[in-house]
Amino acid sequence: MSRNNLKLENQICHSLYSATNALIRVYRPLLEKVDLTYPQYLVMLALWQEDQVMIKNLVERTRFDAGTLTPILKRLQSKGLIDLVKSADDSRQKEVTVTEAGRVLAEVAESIPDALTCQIELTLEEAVALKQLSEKLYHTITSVN
Amino acid sequence: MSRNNLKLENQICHSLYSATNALIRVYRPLLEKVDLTYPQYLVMLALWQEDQVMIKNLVERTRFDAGTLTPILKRLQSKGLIDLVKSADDSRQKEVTVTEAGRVLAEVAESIPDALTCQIELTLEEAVALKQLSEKLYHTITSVN
DNA sequence: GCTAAATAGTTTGTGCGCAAAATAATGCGT
DNA sequence: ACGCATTATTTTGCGCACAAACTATTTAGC
Repeated sequence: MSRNNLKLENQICHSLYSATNALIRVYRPLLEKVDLTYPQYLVMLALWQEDQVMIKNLVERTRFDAGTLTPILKRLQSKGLIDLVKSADDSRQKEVTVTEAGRVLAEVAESIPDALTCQIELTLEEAVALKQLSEKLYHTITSVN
Repeated sequence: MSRNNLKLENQICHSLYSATNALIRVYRPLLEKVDLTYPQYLVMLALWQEDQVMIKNLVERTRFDAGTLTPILKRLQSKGLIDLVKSADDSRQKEVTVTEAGRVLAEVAESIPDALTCQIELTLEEAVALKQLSEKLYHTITSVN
């Protein structure tokens, strides 16, 4: 059994890894139209749902490392899509707000998910199953603290 | 319907993305013992299965971009785990060979997959399903050429 | 045989991904 | 009030990830 331990094709992570990278490559040309990278898009998705939140809140919802989020937010700010303001209550924190330009971008971005769905040839059931299993994996891993 | 388009929790890719990153974070401390990053480990897995292959062959099997692979191979070479030799037949190509040290490392690495399995709390069926769905996604995406 | 196209691999530049250390502000115990 | 642990965010450093441009070599067409 141990003989198969080191076989590449037995690696779940390799499949997940290459599928994720491939999927992001599909997003790239679609996201070019709104001049966003996939991580930047994820942050904007989170903010379009709820903004005027602290960075800490975005760390939770986007699941990005804080050290990863800081430069992403800076780029979104320099593109004029968000504002970053020090909190009055607790000046360690910063409040993130979507600008008018950022809100307008949401309308353009509306078409992206459908455009993507057309390109990945999974049935709805497969897509749901893949998402649920990924979620379960994520949660079992991150709750082992 | 279109109202839900931009909801973060409807993004399969976000689930895949964060699950993959979380899984690689679990690998990190295990791989530290063999002084490899996860991508380096993937390349070594491929080579332990079959070496004396051209870089082109590794691009296919590991699914890495050639531009990503070049620096990874350089690092593995500088660690003394592989040799890179220009092919006699076709001097555009380079043959990759595992060194004695690289072969010894495989024995140490033997225990990693089991150590990992203990930390991800998925049933075997779930793991298999997740892998198969990821593979299907990868193949449908990459065959659309 | 010579040129043009194809192929194998490298380089360059930008943007993550993340551990670890640093910075800065708040809260807590006494 | 005072020091000390805690919390929020940033910085640093290294290693991918990948498009695009580049180099070097081989193959094909004619």
